[in-house]
Amino acid sequence: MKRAEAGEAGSWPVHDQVVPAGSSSSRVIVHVDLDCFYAQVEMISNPELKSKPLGVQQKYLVVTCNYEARKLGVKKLMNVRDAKEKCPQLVLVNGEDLTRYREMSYKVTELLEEFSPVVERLGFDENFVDLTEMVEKRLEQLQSDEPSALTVSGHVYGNQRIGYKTTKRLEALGISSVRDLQTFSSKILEKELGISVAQRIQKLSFGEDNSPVTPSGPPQSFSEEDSFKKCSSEVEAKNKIEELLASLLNRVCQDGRKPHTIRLIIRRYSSEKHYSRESRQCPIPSHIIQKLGIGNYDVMTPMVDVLMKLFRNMVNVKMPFHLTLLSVCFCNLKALNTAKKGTIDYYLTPSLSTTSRSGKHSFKMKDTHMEDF
DNA sequence: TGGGGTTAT
DNA sequence: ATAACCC
Repeated sequence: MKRAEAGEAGSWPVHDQVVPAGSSSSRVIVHVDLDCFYAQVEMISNPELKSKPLGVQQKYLVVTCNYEARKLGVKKLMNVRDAKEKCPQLVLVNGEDLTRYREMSYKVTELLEEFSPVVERLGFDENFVDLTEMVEKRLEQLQSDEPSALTVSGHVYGNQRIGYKTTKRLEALGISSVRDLQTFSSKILEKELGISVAQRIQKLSFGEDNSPVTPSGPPQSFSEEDSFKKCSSEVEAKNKIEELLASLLNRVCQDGRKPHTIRLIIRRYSSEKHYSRESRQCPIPSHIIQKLGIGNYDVMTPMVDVLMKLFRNMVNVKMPFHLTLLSVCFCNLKALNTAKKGTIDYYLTPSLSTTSRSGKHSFKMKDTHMEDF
C-alpha cells in the first residue's frame, strides 16, 4: 500500500486492512514524509534558529514553518502579514532559492536508496521506499534460524486527497466523502470522469492502491522560475530570463547530462483567479548542446537568443503586456554519452577550467570510468 | 499562494 | 502545448 498515512485519519472514513503474513500479494512500502522540510534545512544551516519560531518566506508567503511557529498559530502558505500579526516574534528566512533544499532532498533520497534502490520521490520532501524484498529476505533468514511461529502483520489506512478539479466534478455529482465515492455507481462515474480516473479513484476510496513504487532516478527536467508583480517590457523580461538561465546552466553543468529541449513559460496578469500558464518550447540547437559542459560563457548568448524568440512567439511585444511569472525549463535530458566505449571520447568529458575560456578546452577523466582500468 | 516537480492527453 | 496532478 502506497501513500498510506496513519496520522491523517481525521474525519476520513478509514479502511484498515490486515496484511497477512507471507501473503504473496503483500508489499512493504514505507512512506517517508518530512515535515517542514525547508525550515529544518534552515535550522541545520543556522542552529540559532532552532529555539525560535521560524518561517520560510517566498515572496509574500510563509511557505512553511517550524513547530515553534506552528504553536504560535503560523500555518503553511500563510500570508506574511497574517503570520506577523499572529506571531510578531516570527523569524523569517528567504527560501526562494531552492538550491540547498534540493541538495538536501537528494541526500535524503540517496540515504533511503541504501535500503532499496526502489525509491520514488514526491516533491522535495516525500519518498516511498519499497522494502518488500528486504523484508522477505530477512523473513527467510529468521525462519531458517528459528522456525518458531513467525507471524508478521500490519495494517494500512486508506487515504484520499482527490485534486482540485476532480473534487469539483465529484461535488457536482453529490460526492463529498470517501463513503459517497465508495458507494457511487461505477458506470456513471466512468461516464463522468473517464474510465481511467474513475476506476483509479474508486479503488483508492477503498484504500486500494496497487500502483508500483517507481524509482525516480535523476530528474527529468530542471527549471527555474520567478514570480513578480509586473514585467511589461522586453528588456525587463530578457534580464530576468538571463538570471534564470544562468542558474539553470550551472545546474545542468553539474548534472552531467544534456538537455535537448528548452521551454519558456509565462503567466500573464489577470485580475480573475484563472491562474494559467502558457509555454513555448523548441529543440536546443545541436551546436549549443555540444558546448554545454564547457562552461556557460559560450552558451549564454545563443541560448538567450533562442529564449527571446520563444518569448516573442508568445508575447506580442508591440502591444502592452503584463507578466507575473517567467520560468525556463530544460528537459528531454540525454545521457550525453553517444561516444562508443573504447574511443577516447568515451573516457573524456569537457571540463570547466581556466583554459576553457581562452579557447583551449580541457577534459577531465570521468570518475565513473575509473573502474574500467 | 511559491518554486518547484511528474504524467497524461 | 496544455492540463491535471503532487509537494
